Amino acid sequence: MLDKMDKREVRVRFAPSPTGELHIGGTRTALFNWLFARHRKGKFILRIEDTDVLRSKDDLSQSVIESLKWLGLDWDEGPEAGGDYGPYFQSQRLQIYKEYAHKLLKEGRAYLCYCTQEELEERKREKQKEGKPPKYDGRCRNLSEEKRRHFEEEGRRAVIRFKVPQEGITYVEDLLRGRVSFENKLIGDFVILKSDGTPTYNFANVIDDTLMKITHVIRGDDHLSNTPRQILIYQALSLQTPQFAHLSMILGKDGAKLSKRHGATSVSYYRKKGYLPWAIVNYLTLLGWSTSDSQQLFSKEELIEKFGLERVGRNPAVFDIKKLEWMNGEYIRRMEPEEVASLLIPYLKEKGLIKEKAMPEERERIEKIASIEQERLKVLSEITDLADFFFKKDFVYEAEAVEKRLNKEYAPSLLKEMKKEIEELTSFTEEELEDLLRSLAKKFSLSPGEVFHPLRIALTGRMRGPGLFELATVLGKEEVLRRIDRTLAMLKK
RNA sequence: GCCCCCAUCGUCUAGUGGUUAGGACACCGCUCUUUCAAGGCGGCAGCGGGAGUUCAAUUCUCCCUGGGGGCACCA
Repeated sequence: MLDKMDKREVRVRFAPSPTGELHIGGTRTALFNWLFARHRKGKFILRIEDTDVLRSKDDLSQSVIESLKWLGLDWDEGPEAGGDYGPYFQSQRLQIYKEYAHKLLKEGRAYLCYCTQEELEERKREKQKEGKPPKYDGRCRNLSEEKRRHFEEEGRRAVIRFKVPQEGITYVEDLLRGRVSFENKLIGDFVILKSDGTPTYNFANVIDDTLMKITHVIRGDDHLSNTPRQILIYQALSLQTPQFAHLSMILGKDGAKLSKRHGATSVSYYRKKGYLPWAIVNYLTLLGWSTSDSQQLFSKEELIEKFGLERVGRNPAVFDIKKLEWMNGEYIRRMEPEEVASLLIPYLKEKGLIKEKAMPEERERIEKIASIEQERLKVLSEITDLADFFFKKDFVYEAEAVEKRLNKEYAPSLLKEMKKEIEELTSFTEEELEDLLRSLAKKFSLSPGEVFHPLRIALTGRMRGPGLFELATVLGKEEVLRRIDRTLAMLKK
């Protein structure tokens, strides 16, 4: 039987509900599905679970779709991709769910329930007070025709509940956790079709996974205890169950399931901050999956080749932004400067450091800046703090820098001499500038550092930064002279 | 309350019935260097507790503890 499963084309899905932006946790689920599909040369399907009319938003569907695309997790069937098993929005499949629900109704595997939400709420509270499990008591299971008519006349709208067998055990065969058993009697009759005609998660999932021929359901651990309910539906409908694999959760620093209260959890936030899509993908893969060696960085091809459920761990993982940052920096450093420059431009524009329309020669300059700053960047957005002095002629001098490196007896005369000699330079290259400064140090009987530092402050206003000669040549001779003048003027005050 | 899952450095993890318990991030030194960053070298740090099985348990079993998840007309 397993062999038969293996020969079938693998079809997996990611089924987000558009009640928020794409979340880090959801992303990891999507990613493992995607990797599994790509590794097995199967299909990755995107299905939007927007049956909760109140909470689902169209623009959030769009935002989730955008984020997935940006991450490079492409799908073979779903919104924008089409496919033979659509529609891929659950809100467009309501008729299908209704039919299956009524089939169960007709076969006596489900029944109409007229309890109102208030009544249910009330009874649940009582149960909990008595220390009993808060499951549905099944009171509408055997409603008399008379009672039913009475409720209808009252104007009550019924839901359809699934009749859960009150004996026996349901086993979940999980690829990651082995056989997990659940006692049926602990599961209450649950709603499969709400009074507004929309299906509940457990029901819609089973129907869609069946109709979309899903072979492997890879999802979060939080669904493990839902799985017996779903299996019961599969059985009632005589459908074949897919293989299940329940991934453990991603946790915040405090060990609780990662959520908004841990700060930024949406992919779009990390995108704005300047994390590279592949860094996020690579990092998230390592949250729960590993190789037997200690490799950390993987190319897309490598990951697809190596990924497998066999090496997915069972323990929950804490999301560690520090490691993501490191990895992001690692990938930024591996990029070509031209590419880095392109990614940096939006941030520079946003801060008004460059004009909306970047001139070609400006573009060239930004590439140089990118090449000398890229090893310092952990996230792209840092560029505006790191390199603003390249663009601002009126930058502020750091108090500490002035105090420690500029408030020296020799500083004004040194800078004046420096200016004079730079003016005489016929070509302004890194080598020439360095030679000039080193011989200047000798002339003034100073250490090279004592000459370099004041110039660094004069040119950037700060103590730390890229190589002095590199940054000076990017600024250009004229601007360097101007900045020395400005510093001299400042020192006079 | 009930059910389910999980448990190796601070974090992500590798690993085995007998290992100096390995790597990565973070952190701390040293080094390179005009500063920062990057790099190189080195360091700190871990098998939650208790029984049992065994010549031997981090590894197998049970219990406890701890953490997480679920028990909706949310997904």
